[in-house]
Amino acid sequence: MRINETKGSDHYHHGDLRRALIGRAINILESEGEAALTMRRIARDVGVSQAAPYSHFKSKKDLLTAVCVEGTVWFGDSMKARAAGKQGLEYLAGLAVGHVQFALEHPALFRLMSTRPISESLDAQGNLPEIFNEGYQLMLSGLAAAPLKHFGSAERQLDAPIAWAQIYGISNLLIEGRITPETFGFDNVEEFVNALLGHFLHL
Amino acid sequence: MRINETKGSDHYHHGDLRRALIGRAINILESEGEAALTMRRIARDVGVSQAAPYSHFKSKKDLLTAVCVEGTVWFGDSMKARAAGKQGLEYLAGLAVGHVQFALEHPALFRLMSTRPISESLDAQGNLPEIFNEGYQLMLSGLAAAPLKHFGSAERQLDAPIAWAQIYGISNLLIEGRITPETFGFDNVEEFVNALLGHFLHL
DNA sequence: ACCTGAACACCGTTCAAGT
DNA sequence: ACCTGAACACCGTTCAAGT
Repeated sequence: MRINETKGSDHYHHGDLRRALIGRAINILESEGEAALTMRRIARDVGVSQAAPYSHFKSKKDLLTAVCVEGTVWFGDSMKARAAGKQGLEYLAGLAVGHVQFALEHPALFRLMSTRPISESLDAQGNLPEIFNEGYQLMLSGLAAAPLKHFGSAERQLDAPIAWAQIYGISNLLIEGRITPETFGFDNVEEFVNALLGHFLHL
Repeated sequence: MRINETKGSDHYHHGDLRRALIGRAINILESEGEAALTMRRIARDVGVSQAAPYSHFKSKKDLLTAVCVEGTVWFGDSMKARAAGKQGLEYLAGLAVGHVQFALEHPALFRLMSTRPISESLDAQGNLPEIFNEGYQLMLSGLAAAPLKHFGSAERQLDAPIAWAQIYGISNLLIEGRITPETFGFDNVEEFVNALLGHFLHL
């Protein structure tokens, strides 16, 4: 967990309530899913009145955006961890496995992150928080070192959306239970994802 | 619209309230999005008491499942319409374009359909309504006539999850605004999707 | 500046009662 | 069998008031 619920002081009340709310929101998401994630519940759990969160977030949507920012950092770290120490093709494959595995380990958080229209996550200046592109940027760096195979007329420029859509699609299909590795004769996610990547990479 | 709101009689009250509720639910989803889709609102719009829907659906989840079944039929029809009259590779590409275009034209409905865990859509006997696999079955039929390119060790059996994940991923990335055809120099969705498919198909 | 208490207009769902 | 009215336990959000 990357969020400290307390920090120096022992009460939220003059500590960092903002971060405490985000942290608790992620905990609820992880343990009980999005349906359980209500403003009142978060406030209650953190020991504060139901109106208190509105001193830090102007709406629930705002809090959810902050949760997504946190989640995205975590997500990027997961991808990097899986790819660490690898080179070229294996680096790219590691990122992909990390992506899928993060989604499976944190389905509610990943779903929240991936179904949030970017228009609802714009900051005061109207730009998307740069962190939201972390996963995509990582993929781009992986593709730079190990491009997809390309066939005939296909343009190298399309590698990025193809790879992104593929990994994103697999993550979602696995999360919702529409696909399982077992259906295709694989024992676990890693083998399955690696086999799928075999279609794209020079593995 | 494939749902008749009235049917013979001029009152819901002794007509088909069940279908009227499903139809109105889809209308609300299309015009105002999932946030506006509440049991009470649907009942109100249809001119019935707030408790009435519970004579036909045991919970909101149940109604949503029925909405997904309707949506899936519609979705399948859209794919077939785009592929109609085409053969082999073009048939498969037509299905793909139909898939993506349905998602873009009915984002809220598609999102509902694609984020619903299959475990929440099982019928009384515990099986998934067969219609839920319509999109996948169509893709399989397309792949049978026009398999993906395969490379080295890649197995033909993986064509299905690869194609499915790809189209599903593109649909979602486009819906949430994370990708646009313009970013990659295409004027519209059809050109963009066709170019992406160039990586997979012998186009 | 940050938080509380109380209120407003909503929810999903249940259940006795009506037809 | 199908529907209503009223109720219960929740929501998100606002706002005056407290510290």
